Amino acid sequence: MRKGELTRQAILDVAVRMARFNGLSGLTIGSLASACDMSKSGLYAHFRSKEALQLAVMERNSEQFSEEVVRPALAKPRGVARLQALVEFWMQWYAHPGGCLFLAAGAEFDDMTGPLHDQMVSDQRRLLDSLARIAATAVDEGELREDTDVFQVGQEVFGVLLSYNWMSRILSYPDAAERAWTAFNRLIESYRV
Amino acid sequence: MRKGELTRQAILDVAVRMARFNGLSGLTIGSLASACDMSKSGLYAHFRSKEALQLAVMERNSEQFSEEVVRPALAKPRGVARLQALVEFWMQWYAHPGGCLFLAAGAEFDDMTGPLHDQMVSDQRRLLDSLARIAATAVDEGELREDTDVFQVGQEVFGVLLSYNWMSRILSYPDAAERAWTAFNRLIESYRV
DNA sequence: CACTTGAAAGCACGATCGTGCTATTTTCGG
DNA sequence: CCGAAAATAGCACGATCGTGCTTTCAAGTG
Repeated sequence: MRKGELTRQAILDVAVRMARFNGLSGLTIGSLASACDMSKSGLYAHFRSKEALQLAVMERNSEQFSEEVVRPALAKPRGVARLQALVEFWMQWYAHPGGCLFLAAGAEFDDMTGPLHDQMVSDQRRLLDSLARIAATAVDEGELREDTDVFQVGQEVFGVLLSYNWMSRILSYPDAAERAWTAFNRLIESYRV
Repeated sequence: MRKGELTRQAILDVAVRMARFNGLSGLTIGSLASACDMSKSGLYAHFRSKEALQLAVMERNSEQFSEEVVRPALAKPRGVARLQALVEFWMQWYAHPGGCLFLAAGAEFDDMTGPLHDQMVSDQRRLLDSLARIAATAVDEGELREDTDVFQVGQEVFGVLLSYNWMSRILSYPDAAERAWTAFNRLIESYRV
């Protein structure tokens, strides 16, 4: 039926927003239900376990990341411009109220086993692959050196992003963004042809 | 009395180890009590609220960081060698079973208010200050350029560390450490006189 | 419009959470 | 070694957790 899928998506949107604040473990069915103006059991029926709900939330979060970060970056011309756009949208992504759900999930499930851990890892791998793939277009376009290790670039750019997130979100350093761009530019320069 | 303080410390050591896995919110008094072979109320009497317990755990964690990371680095000669040692010990710190409690706490309390948030932020600030201060010794020794912004260095080095932690702990990339050192060395070279 | 099917609510369950109060045991100073 | 004080255990409380079962209400189909 159609109505069910509709409210299911509405629930997931609320759930993603809530999970950004307290993580996927902190996401509770009771509080989610009241945030959706539903009964616990009414909401619960859409997902038949908490784990299934959490998996659906992670999936929805990944979709939003693709829509808000990856896709807009792919609209830019291949090369350093695209990589820079990716970083820019990624930094905006980190500014979501409550922060980044990927980072929260990573901290929560790093040492666990099970579907949630596996899903988190594969999501995270996709993110890093996107990064490396876009860096590779800069090599293809002749902007970065031929022998560039794009995974090395990926790890370093990701470091710039993580550090920016930490400095701005937790430490509230006002020049975190400026310093992140300084770091990014130096990084790119050192790989330029 | 003396016995009380002794078991209190023993409890905190267990608590720190447990909190690395499930965070400070995931740390529960019941499970901690049974891990210490104590009754819930017996343990609870040492800290008179869960928040006080969590604060004590954070404090104990900071002490351990100083002992295992900062102090050993300070034993090295001032300059790049000391900075490099700091990074090395810091990377070993991340290898603790369950991961880094600072990072977990940061993800948990970033958007909260209250003593736990404040304690977490000030702990984190001290970490970054240590980093910048040690980088400053490299400037003093004439190894890095006079006009070096040591907080910029701090943010970038911290990025290398965070990225390493993510790649090795969550993504299990085997060459994460090697890439981290590559990044660190390029970073330092770009600041050398 | 009836009928079937799905969506939502109501209610109850066992478990566990943090937190008090009251005993009981252990420690330690005189 | 004895009495005071501290450390620990026992027990109970209200609240909330995830999860089922049953019933009511709405939606879509013939």
